[in-house]
Amino acid sequence: MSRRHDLELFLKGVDLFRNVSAKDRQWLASYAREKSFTKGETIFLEGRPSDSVWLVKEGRVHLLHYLSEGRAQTTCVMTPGESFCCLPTLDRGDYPATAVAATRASVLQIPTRIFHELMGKSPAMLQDTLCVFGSRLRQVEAKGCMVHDPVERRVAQALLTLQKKFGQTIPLTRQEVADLVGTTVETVIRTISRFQKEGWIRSTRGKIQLLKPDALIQLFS
Amino acid sequence: MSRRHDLELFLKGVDLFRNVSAKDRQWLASYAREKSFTKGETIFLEGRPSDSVWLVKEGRVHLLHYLSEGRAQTTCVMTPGESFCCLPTLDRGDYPATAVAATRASVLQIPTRIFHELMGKSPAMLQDTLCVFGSRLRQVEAKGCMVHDPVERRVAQALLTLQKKFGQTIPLTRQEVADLVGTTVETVIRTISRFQKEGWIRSTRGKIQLLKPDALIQLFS
DNA sequence: TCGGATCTATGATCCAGGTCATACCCTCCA
DNA sequence: TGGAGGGTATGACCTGGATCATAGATCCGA
Repeated sequence: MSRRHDLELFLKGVDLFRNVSAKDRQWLASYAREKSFTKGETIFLEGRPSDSVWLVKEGRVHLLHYLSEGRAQTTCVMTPGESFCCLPTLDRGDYPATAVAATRASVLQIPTRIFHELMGKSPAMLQDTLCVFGSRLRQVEAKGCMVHDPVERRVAQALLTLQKKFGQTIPLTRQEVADLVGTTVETVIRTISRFQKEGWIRSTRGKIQLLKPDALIQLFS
Repeated sequence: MSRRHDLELFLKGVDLFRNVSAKDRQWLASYAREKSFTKGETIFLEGRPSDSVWLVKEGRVHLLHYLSEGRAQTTCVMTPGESFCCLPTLDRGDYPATAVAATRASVLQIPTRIFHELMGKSPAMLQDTLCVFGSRLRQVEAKGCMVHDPVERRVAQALLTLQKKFGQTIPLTRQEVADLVGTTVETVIRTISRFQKEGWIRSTRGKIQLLKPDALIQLFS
């Protein structure tokens, strides 16, 4: 099993490229560069000029904005198969957020030029890109609407969203959840403890297990 | 001066269509439908299927999300020449927000189909659309980052942003500013009063005049 | 296997800003 | 021309959640 073959196989499973022909995918693979990062390493910084599209191959990558004094606001948690920061590829602007490897991770870097050529060739892929892009915008707007909800709801919402990515067991620390919902560790710890007392979730160090998602959904009615 | 000619002239000044040929613009004009709304009227509702792109021709249009019990979160203030809700046109989804006329307003409705044909014909226009779209995403993300700032800063930021649209004198009520920054009228009134006492702004009923924008900018350093 | 770092937990305190109540003023229009 | 509704203003009060402090538990590297 060659490295190259492995790469093509991975690309085949990526949503963004499902409408790309086998031949083009092969061509694409020849330009993709694989990079590895250790936990906590920065992949790129907000505001820097962009010349690549990125894909998560293994591990977990967070997009975030640094706020004042060490605080961070995480805007997106990316898992294998997801692309990130294609925005600059479309509007030729800078990176809109910082990307950090939240675990040991390997990512693929694809030159903007290659991506553009691919979109030019295939209207279907252009459409797919726009949809990924659109769902990102919708997601960000939806999040913007809940910022004034009480913390309990925001935590519940975050857990439900993460459930879609990770299944029943969510591998995030309370600090990471806090950065994601825009609050402090202490508050997340208290909230999670309450959920646990209710029997809705079970949690161990670095893991949160949803036992009764429906109870969390109930918080919104 | 015919109604039709007036329309074409207006379209010529719209950023989105600056790369469209005179002929195509004429064709576009023949499909655009003008609609008038009185202050407070709803143009379309969040969640409804979309089949049009919209342009503000006269007046002021707000995009917003209704929250619980009468509260509203305004996400965008649109002035003449701006397009809104092209997102569903790209990803074929529903309206991501509600649009209401904040003043008596006239808007242009352009069928999605026509817009698509135009993009298909002109790569330059496709690129322009993506840029408009991208700047919207960037704007929403930027806003998402400041939600945890103190209200004073958010009001200042909102005023500075509005200044870019309206110039020195901003024609919004305190209630409208409150909906925009995600707080209450009372808090905006107190904040604005403070700014006024400092001599940074001057305000009358329904108007806010920025006297020293630099002082507001200073709040961020 | 030890020691530091990271994660989780819990109590005490504080305050920005939401909520409620009241009042005045301006504008519109019946 | 007067009355109703909307915009502005201000005080009193209350609370969700941030902040600070402390400590046990678990993990990991040397």
